Amino acid sequence: MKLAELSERSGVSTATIKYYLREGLLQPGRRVTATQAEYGEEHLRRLRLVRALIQVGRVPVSTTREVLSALGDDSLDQHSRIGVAVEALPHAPLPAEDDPATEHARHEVAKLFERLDWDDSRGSGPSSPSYGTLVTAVAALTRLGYPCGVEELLPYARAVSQLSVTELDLVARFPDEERVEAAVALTVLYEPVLLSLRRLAETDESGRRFMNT
Amino acid sequence: MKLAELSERSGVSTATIKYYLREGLLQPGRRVTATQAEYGEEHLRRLRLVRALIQVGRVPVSTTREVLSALGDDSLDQHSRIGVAVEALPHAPLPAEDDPATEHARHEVAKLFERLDWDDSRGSGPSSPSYGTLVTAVAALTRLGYPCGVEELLPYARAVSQLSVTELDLVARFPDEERVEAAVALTVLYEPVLLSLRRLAETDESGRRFMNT
DNA sequence: CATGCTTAGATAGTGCCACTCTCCAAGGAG
DNA sequence: CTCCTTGGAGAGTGGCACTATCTAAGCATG
Repeated sequence: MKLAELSERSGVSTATIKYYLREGLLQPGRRVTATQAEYGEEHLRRLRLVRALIQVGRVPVSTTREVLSALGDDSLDQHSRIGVAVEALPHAPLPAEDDPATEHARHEVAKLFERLDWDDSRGSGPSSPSYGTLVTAVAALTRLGYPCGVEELLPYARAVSQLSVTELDLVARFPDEERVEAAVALTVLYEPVLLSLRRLAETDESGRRFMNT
Repeated sequence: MKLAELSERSGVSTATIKYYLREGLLQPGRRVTATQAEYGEEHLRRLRLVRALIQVGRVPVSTTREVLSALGDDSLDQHSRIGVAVEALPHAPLPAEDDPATEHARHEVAKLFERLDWDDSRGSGPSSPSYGTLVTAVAALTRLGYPCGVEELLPYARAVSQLSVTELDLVARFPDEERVEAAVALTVLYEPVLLSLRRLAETDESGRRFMNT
């Protein structure tokens, strides 16, 4: 398959594919002559993954490269590869220190972890970027006067815990070589699914309550 | 309160506050002299909201202006104001037409709506941006060969439905003038909460299963 | 009341990002 | 043989969120 056909079948312009090649998001094709290269199905698949991460998952190009390189890092076990890839994803800014709202947020999040029995040693401790994002968001809500303590967080946490069990069941069904990619793809690409479903559910519920008021 | 003090108390640089004033995200202060203006507590509150939407909620500046203007649009009822604000938020690109994966995604999402008994007339129909985002994301997952039909979507939808009931209970407790702002702030600022909790839950679950494999 | 710091407001500039354009030399097709 | 296409590389583009600079006008202090 030539560049032009890869572009055709993926719906990505040749200029953009060349850009991804330069950025190292795609392996170069097998060079046939000085001015021609051959691409295979695996290039198409990788390109679709890259596009989905960037366009649907809103992952920046440079981050996508890091995520992809974690997928193939044979020196790590599967859990660590997933962890490295997820840590590379974009996160909210780190919590502001010396701030009473942040103080309060940290406290509530710590209580939440205790109640859920989540284990810091598996990579979800206070130093992980997701933990930081959570504290930042809770602090922002607190500063604005919206309630956001353990009691409010618990239902969210219980819901996502349940969902993640189902999701990892699905991941576990993939063979070893595909498992890490599946975990990362599902993590990233189910995010817009979850958010859009939430917005739709809220719109529906808001209509039930506040239409014509 | 002078600009300098507003900056001090909000942690936002004076240059950035001036930028937000220019962009119409903040009302100008009460002009005291030709070179001085006075800001009040409501400016501080609004600034904190703007900052939270932009930094924590990742809402672009120009979008933030649209969202804020919907909050104060007295010609609409509460449900519509919330709807307009949420529609202004960033969404994934519209689904690609003439694509089998999109076709399939549309079909599955339609089945989902049927099962949930969500009502298109309340603003969550196929023409809403969130609906488009959902279809785009499901299509991307489908193209990559990950299962994403009604059966997979239902648990997510049921979970967010439940959460949105709790959330709207909270919103309903606010007085009329604050209700729309509360709804929008909670919609946007709970998104990072939900996503970071999900990533933490998945990390925890992945550790239980795949550590040292 | 002179001197120097601060302020509001406007204009232009910066750095980053995700492409996109232009060009070139080498192939291949009719 | 001629013309079109290809892969590769560098420069250019447009958008975004600030940030820096400048100016004229106050205020504050000795």
